[in-house]
Amino acid sequence: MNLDFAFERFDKIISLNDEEKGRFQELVEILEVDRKTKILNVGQICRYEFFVLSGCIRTFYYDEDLNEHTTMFAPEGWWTGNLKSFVRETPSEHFLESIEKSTLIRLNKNSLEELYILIPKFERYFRVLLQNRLLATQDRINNHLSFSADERYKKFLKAYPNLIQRVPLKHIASYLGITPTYLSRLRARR
Amino acid sequence: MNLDFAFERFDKIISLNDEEKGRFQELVEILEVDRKTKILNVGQICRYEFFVLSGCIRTFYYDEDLNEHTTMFAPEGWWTGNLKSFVRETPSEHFLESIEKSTLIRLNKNSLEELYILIPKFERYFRVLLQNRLLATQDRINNHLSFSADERYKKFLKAYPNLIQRVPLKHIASYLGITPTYLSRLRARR
DNA sequence: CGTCTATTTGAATGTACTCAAAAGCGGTGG
DNA sequence: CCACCGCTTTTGAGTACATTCAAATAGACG
Repeated sequence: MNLDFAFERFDKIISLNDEEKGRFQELVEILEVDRKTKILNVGQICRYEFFVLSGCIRTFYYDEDLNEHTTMFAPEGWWTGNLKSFVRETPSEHFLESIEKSTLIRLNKNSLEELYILIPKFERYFRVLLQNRLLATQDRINNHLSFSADERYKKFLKAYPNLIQRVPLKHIASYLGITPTYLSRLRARR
Repeated sequence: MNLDFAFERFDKIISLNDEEKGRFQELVEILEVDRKTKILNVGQICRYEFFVLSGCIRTFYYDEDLNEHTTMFAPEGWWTGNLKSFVRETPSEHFLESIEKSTLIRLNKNSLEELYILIPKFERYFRVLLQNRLLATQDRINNHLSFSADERYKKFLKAYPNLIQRVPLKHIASYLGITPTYLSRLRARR
């Protein structure tokens, strides 16, 4: 399996020589999944961080009233997983499921620790990644606090114009924090 | 100024010897501010990360309709600042203001980079810190998606029982994403 | 003590939800 | 390749949660 797509992405933050790329490749596994395949179940401990080479992974959970909420979409080029479960080794409260046929790199905790030791600049890479994730997550909260459902939907369209074709509307609704019913009404209003 | 309180906190993630503590101390500055003092204004670039030795710092912003939203409270033992402005060196969209008379450690970007070089385990320290912040921020989104204002308020009380005495209710309302009016009604309901 | 700010209360309104039913669409098998 | 089944989206009617605006009351600081 060719990891060049991944290395191109990493290269935006840290540059790796061929030896380092080789070491990375030895530490990871490739996973291919069909559409609608769970790669993490609630109650399971998330043993991996996943990099999406192709396809799209959705993270979601059910609240006390069994409403489904979508936490994130991870299309190609994104890392995903369940950070809380992974770092604390506690049972996940979230599902991870492919929306499309997907190809993933997965990296377990031991390999990640080894990676930090072998190639310390990965410590920086993941710190920067976390930083960006945190900024994006903070933005998402601010969107919720500052904007109506209507405005959030428009912003989503602008931010992820390609996802709208790939993801069922009900999942987008559950990401935006509204019901599919209401999203449908919003879309009808123009 | 005695930084032992800070070192105790750092010690939960990385252990520092006296030499390392000395180096840290040389790289940082101490800042004392009265209550209701702005330590960062909108439009300013946030040049520092702040560690709260005592007191409490509130981060907030105004949306397009000039509604005020509280992003975070940082009581003693917390790091605060404006990550986005700090890492990208862009004008802040948020204010940072002391709620009480506060004592802060501040660390600028150059010193932080130097810290990473002098004491590389700080790279790990801040990675872990970012990780925890990210988890907390994700939790906050989930709270918004899963729970009513009433439930969010109760959870806030449990999570930060001491803040309720120290912080005006309108700020708590703006943190919970509701109006002070509505928070007042919720509180009256029992 | 007086002033300024924070909180409470009332009445009307709006945003988003629930439940139910109909319509649309897509994948699978015959 | 078409027809059917099941899932997704739309539409309608009634409702709940939370807001706005205004005014009254309470609290805190100088």
